[in-house]
Amino acid sequence: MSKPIKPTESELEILQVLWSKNKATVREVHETLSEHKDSGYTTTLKLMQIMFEKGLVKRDDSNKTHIYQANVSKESTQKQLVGKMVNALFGGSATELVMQALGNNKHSSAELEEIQKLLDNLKNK
Amino acid sequence: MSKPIKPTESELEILQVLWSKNKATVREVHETLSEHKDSGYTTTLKLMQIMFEKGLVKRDDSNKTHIYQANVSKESTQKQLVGKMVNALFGGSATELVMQALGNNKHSSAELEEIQKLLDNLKNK
DNA sequence: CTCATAATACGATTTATTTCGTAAGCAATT
DNA sequence: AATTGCTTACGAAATAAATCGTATTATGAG
Repeated sequence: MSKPIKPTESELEILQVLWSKNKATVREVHETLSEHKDSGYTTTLKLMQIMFEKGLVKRDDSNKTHIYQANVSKESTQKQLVGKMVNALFGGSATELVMQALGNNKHSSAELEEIQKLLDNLKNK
Repeated sequence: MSKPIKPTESELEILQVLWSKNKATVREVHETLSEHKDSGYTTTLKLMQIMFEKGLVKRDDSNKTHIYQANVSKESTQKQLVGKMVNALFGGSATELVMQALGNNKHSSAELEEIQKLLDNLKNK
């Protein structure tokens, strides 16, 4: 079985940035985060150092300014956390989660089509 | 707008029990939780007292043994937290979450049918 | 009434998470 | 060489969460 990935709230925010940028410096991550929250630069730095120790990110420190990169995939993290949520909130029923998420509008008809396709696919298994 | 419900991990476990039983004593909640985790009775008690102060649960303390009940609905809590997860992990796309959850097998054909129905319904809107 | 049992209250400790201040290094500029 | 401006390292404080121990009180059995 794979190692349990358990990023905290703040670590998740940082991972988000790394996933979207692929590689980034602390400064870049911090700038991005600053748009939404306001904590100091060293806070972001410290968090990323801790994440490095935990193995959540890797980094190239051959230059003075280190370059960070996520070391856990977005997909496995999503899978992990969605699973946890299904257990914690939907009594283990992924179906219930799907229903809830579907019910929350915000889906274009193109998206609904896409879901439909996946669904058909599953039904013919 | 509605108040931001933000139960912690442990509080969520307790809410789960309360939602399923409707009403319950600390003892009952604790017994149920004990099946999965092992912390002391007073820990559960303390948590429920804190939840009471926060307004997450209500209680009838007219008798020595207090009767607790959730004071936030399962639905609104789910909505709240799923929304948060969609933002934190799926860049705001609820559709992506649905796809991820669907991909994770664990759905009976009856469940798939149910989802299908909901989907058709949404498409005809 | 007295004792045992089970419940609540509550302070305190432990552990996890977030935040920041300060020191020290390096590089470009003056 | 000194100054300035970033950068990392790192300890430590602040905050939040979970856990537990002990005191107290109510209630029913004897």
